[in-house]
Amino acid sequence: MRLSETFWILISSSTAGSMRVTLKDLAKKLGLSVTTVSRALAGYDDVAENTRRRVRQTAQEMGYYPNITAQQLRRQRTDTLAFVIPTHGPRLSDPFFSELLAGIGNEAGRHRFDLLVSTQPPDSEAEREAYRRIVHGRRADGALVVRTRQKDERIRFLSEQGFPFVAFGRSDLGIEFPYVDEDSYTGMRLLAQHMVDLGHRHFGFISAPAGLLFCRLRLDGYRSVLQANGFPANGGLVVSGDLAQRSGFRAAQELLGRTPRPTAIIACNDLMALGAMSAAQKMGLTVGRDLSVGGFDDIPLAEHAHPPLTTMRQPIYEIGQRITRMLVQLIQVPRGLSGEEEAPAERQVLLTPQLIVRESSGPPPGSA
Amino acid sequence: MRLSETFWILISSSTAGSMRVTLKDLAKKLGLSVTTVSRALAGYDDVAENTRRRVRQTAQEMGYYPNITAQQLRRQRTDTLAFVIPTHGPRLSDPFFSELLAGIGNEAGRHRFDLLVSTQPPDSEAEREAYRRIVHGRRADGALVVRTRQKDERIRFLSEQGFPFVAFGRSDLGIEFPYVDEDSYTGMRLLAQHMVDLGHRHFGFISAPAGLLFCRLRLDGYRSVLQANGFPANGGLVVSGDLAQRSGFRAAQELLGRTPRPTAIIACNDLMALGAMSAAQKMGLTVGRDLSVGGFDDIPLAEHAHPPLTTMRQPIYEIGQRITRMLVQLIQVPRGLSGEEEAPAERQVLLTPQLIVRESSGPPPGSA
DNA sequence: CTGTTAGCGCGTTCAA
DNA sequence: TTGAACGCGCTAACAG
Repeated sequence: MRLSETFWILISSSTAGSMRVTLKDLAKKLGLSVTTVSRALAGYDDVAENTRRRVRQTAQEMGYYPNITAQQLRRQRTDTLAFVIPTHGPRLSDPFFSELLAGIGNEAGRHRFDLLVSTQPPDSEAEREAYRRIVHGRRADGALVVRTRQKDERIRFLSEQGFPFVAFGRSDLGIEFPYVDEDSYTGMRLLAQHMVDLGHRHFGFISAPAGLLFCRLRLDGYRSVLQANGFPANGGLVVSGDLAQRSGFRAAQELLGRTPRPTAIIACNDLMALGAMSAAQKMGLTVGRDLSVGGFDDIPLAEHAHPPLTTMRQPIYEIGQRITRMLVQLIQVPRGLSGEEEAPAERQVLLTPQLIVRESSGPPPGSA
Repeated sequence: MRLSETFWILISSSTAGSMRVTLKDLAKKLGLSVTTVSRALAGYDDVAENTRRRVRQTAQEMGYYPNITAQQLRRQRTDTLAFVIPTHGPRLSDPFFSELLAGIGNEAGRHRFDLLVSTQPPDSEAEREAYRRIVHGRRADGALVVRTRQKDERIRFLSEQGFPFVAFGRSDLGIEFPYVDEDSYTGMRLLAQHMVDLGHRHFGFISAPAGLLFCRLRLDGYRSVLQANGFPANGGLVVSGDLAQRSGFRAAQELLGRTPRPTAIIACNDLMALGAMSAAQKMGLTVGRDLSVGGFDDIPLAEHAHPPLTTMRQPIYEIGQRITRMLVQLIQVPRGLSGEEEAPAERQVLLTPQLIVRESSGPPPGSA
């Protein structure tokens, strides 16, 4: 007796991980049917109290844990959300995604959903395949789409397939779908107007890939302010970047070489704005005095930059949480009793970013 | 005929996503057995060339895509890697993880592995449950462990269970396991010695949670240099932070209030070093002249900070790729023919970080 | 070359 | 209150 017990322990530890305990094992041990064991563990009330206790006890002892894949197949549901991160170039150094992912990850966990992440270049065949795998391969129950683009094919695809998804960002497809977005246009207007109010007349703008919808909206907002204030079109030089810090650095170098030199530079996102500040400082300019700089997003670094960056606050972490919560609701609606009162699911949310004035912006040099 | 066809189209479009094409559907349509269809699609050579063509043709037409969950259950393999991100507090603003995740995500994709991500507070019950789910629930075939801790229970658990994993960071458990790590001790020695060589005598050090192994090693490296140079123990003030920028800011404020005021501050990571720079600048000090600051990691922001930050370079993206590649090899070894020659899998890699001298460090004020 | 049989591990009928 | 039978969708051993 002693011997065989030891033997079993040896076996179970040396093959740990390959031979797992299944419902069948439990059933055999208990002299019950698999069905009963299953129901006992699931907490059905048509199982004798005593039986349930025995089953749970043994399950604990034998270290039973349900095979999730089998549950998924049987339930026809994965309890998983998919998040395909669009990564330009080989790496994603954008703190924006850190924030977002944290929000998404924490919220998904709260609702007991797993999160499947993949990183793919935007508009690539690999990205399309990733979505096919998710939708057709039923790899997840819903998807999160971020950084929406012009004529966004991801959104078209998911809509056509009737696959649950929520986007961070709107689109221009004429399709109705659930999203959360900040009002980039209005936000950028506020920022640009702030610079105008300070007395600036010569502007530089650091834009980003035209396909990104929020970039176009921000550029539009910027232009509309210049126009409304009667500045000539070339009163606003526009140089394109790729959202990374380095490109902001380069763009600013270019802008600051123009004549007349801009006294204010606005960038499409904080990262490029920080790059622009470096470029200016390298040229010996004091940011906030010789040159004003404005960004967009209010990433954590903005507050601690030197000088602290004037920017439009966008609650990225909260947006991550929110789109996740919306997606979970969307998925769970069909599961709920249709007769019940559900919290009315919000479908389209537009947030107005808040202007955060810090020391990187001030009156232009030579003004009263 | 026409009618019923239209009917079918309506059905299929309105229920798109819920009624998917299965092997059975294909088999019925083709008048073949499910087995044959399966093998034709898998490219087995015991299927008539003609049959294979017909099957593939029809699969294409009907939009067949295999149900991945079913494949997983059948093959007893998920082709998925799990990555539990340790997140202190409500958010993870550390660009470190962006870099790492990009490396992991891209490499996993290259090997056709999916990536399951979850965010959990370190050492929490939720984190333990996440690992149980992965291992016992067979949610993935392997796991990536980062930010190793003292007596790391994750590593103990995975080892005991015989579950494939690779860590970024070593441990102190006396367990042999595969990892990639940078030599924090030596790296910090190089950085501290750099400051000593510049002529600094009064140091401040911004540390981090004691449980993080790399922090302890860095602190040890720092202390060993002070000692080797015959500085008194209190010649190196140590204040603790939490790796975030803000805590570096606060820690520096505290350090700079001491007498004698340190002329050099070294932080455990770049983010806190950047925070320290802000604090110094806010006090009117010029970093690089009045105060030298050094960091660790060389995140992209370090190069573009103002002034650019002296730091130890750690190829985070590449480390992400590397641990992923090692994990994939580990998982696939049992699958390979044991007679074949395999590339000898590397198990323990120790990288030496490289000193990157930038303008945030210079001779102490008042020196020749 | 193709089909039959047999599961992977679980949950959900329906009878007993 | 319990168990037998069935199937989720797929793959693999074995016949024919």
